[in-house]
Amino acid sequence: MSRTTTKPGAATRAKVLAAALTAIAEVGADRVRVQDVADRAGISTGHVMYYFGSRDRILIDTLLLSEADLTEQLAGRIRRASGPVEAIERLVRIYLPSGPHDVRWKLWAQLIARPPTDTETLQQFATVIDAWAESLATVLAAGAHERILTCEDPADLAYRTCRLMDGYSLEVLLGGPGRSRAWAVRSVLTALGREIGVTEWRTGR
Amino acid sequence: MSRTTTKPGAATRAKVLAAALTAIAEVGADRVRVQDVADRAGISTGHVMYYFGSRDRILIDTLLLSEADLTEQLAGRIRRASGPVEAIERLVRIYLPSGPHDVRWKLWAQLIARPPTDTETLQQFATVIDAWAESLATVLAAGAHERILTCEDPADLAYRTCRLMDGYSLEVLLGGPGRSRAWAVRSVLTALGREIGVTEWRTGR
Amino acid sequence: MSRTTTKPGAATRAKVLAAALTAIAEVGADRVRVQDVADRAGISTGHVMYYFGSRDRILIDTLLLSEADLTEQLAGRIRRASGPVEAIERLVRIYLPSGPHDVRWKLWAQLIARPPTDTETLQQFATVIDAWAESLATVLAAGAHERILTCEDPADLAYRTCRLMDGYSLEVLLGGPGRSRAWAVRSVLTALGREIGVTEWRTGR
Amino acid sequence: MSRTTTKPGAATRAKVLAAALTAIAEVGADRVRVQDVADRAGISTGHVMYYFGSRDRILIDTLLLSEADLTEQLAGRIRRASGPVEAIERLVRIYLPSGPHDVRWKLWAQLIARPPTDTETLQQFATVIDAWAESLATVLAAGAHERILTCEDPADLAYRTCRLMDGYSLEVLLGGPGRSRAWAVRSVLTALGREIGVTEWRTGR
DNA sequence: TATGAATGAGAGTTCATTCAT
DNA sequence: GATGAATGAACTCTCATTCAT
Repeated sequence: MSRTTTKPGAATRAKVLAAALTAIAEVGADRVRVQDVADRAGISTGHVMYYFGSRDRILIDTLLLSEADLTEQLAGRIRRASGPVEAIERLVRIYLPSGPHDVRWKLWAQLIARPPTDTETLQQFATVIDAWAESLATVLAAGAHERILTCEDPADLAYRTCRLMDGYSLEVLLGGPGRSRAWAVRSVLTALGREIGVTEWRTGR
Repeated sequence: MSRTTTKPGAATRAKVLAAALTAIAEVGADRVRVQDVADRAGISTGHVMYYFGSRDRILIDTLLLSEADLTEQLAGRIRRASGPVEAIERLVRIYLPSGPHDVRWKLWAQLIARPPTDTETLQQFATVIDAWAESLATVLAAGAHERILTCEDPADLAYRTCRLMDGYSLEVLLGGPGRSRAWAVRSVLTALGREIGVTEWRTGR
Repeated sequence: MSRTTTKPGAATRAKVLAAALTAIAEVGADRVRVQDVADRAGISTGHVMYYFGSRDRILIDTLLLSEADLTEQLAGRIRRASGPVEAIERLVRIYLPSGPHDVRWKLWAQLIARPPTDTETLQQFATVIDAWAESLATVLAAGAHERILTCEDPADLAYRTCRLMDGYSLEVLLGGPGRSRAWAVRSVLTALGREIGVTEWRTGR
Repeated sequence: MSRTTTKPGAATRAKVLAAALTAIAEVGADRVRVQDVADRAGISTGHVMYYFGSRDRILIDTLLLSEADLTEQLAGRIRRASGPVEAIERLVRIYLPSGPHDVRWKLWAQLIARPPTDTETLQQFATVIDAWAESLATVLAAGAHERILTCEDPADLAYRTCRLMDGYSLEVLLGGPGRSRAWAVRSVLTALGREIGVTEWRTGR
């Protein structure tokens, strides 16, 4: 029953971010021009700049939006999972890039190649990164508590697993021979499974 | 027994690559212009292009050179290590970025952000990536053989460890709060140590 | 005895002009943006435009204000001068730019570089320009009348002297080597002094 | 018999400067775009920038060229003058703007509105400015020597006269009512004539 | 009056790349 | 091999100005 008072302009902002997401998917995070975003948002580049101040800021905010969306998705999918094991698998599948052109990962690649320098943004990134580990830690802990899996230090394992997924993600992004998403998913699940004593993973997409 | 006759121009090529390395260190892999490289090599941009064909190719070849140099260094350092454990640690320390501005890693970041599309280059990358894993696998196997450490599948562990290091490297590159090289080194060694039953690492730089 | 009822909005107009003066002093007449003025006036750019219609008009009106202020100052200073000679010197000192960044002169430079086309504004400028000559003519005439100086045609000499000061002012604005305000003051006073038979000028700032 | 070896590219440079002169005449010094210059030179804007580095530099170099051209013209015209008095008049006529849109003066106005900051350029400007005074001083001295006119300190009078002409030029540029070129010429010649005892000036254009 | 969202044209500058010499 | 003139496309960012509210 709460009244959500959104700032005026928030709608336009959201529209621009959505447009950015589309534009990046179509043009590529490295290639995308402010014009591409403006075109898709149906406004002028000047107006886009009015809202975001710089092209880089568009990329950053788009990534943060993308992450926020995924976090929400993640919550839902974990909730609907039949149990911790499936939840873990789902998280892994959501985390890893859908392929060499995964938008979210392309954005990460872009921002790692030219990282922002302001502490605030870096802090936001750190929060996002840590959030994934915490989500994973939570399901690991749940699984351990239910005796479905073994895990002494969920937080530690979760963090390491995220870093491992990062490493595999790079390979997928780079697009080397044999480095498919399926390979990455399989590799990560196998490695993680060994640590927590789970060998049977539901095969999803 | 005559010395290998290197192609004419190989000297210039080498000079340019060395110049590129310097230029990237000074200007940054994302910012570096062909001009920057040409200046430092003491030749014209036209001539640089004559040798490399494209700016991207300069970055790629510089990375490959950088990797080759490191491989050589690595071999020496492993040879001079007191044993497998020290060898492993040395490899980890060499692999991880020296900091947020590590040239080799900046190049990787650049190339992951805009990956080459030609199979040949991707194959070269894969070879480089695999070489690290193989080096690590070798010392792991040696350690296992000497009963200094436990490791059932050196190749698998080595590969996974490289991916883990990649993940930690991204964090260092991104420069988030607390994500220092030292933190990465410590994290990786701890994780690896737990798997192979090694807790004592020589503290080097 | 009621105070003159000024138009509503006159207060805001005055506030904006004062803000413009500050903004130009800080940012420079060539660089100043409408936003700079709006910020300092504490209102929106839209509102500034509502009052002035165009950026150029802000500059013009600011110049006119600046001139009006100076005219007022001038009157006071001349009145408080010990005599015509001191009065003349004071006028010269007020007229010449305080340095290469003198706001009033920077505005003149700006408007000469891109002169308005409407006759009305040009007429206003002419009035301002003539007013200086008239002020100078008045004190010259007074001095001649008191036999303190010689001047056959005060109006003519005054006008020429103003043009001479303009010429020296340009040099000061341009900031060439040795073209300081002090040099300009000295040069003008010497030249004028020779014509009216005055060699001793009070040394002020 | 000397061999004039012009640098390669000097031809293009000259072509661009000539184009700039035309462009400024047509578009105005304040309005002229790099594109305008490039179009008229028949080359790309990139190439224009390759030669001049910045739009401002184009304006500066065009002014310097314009001044050099005028200096050359001046020399010829003075030489062909029937005597010092005509020479002086010719100089004055050349110096003063041809009207409110005189290219050379528009350039000066532009550069005074946003003066360069590098000492070298300012020094060049000072040299140009002084050269005019010196030319005038020379003819004044010649006239004095021939007893055609009276002038105790030619250098001083020449410099002051140049500043006076600057002042009148501003008025012409500004385009106020009655401030025509003819008025300026007349005013300056009258004032100068009074000082040197010359009342009869040849009436040219 | 007052706002601030929205515009849209502009414009300088950069730079990889090409190519005649 | 080597140069450097020449290209030309790209692209961000700026900013005065407008206008609905």
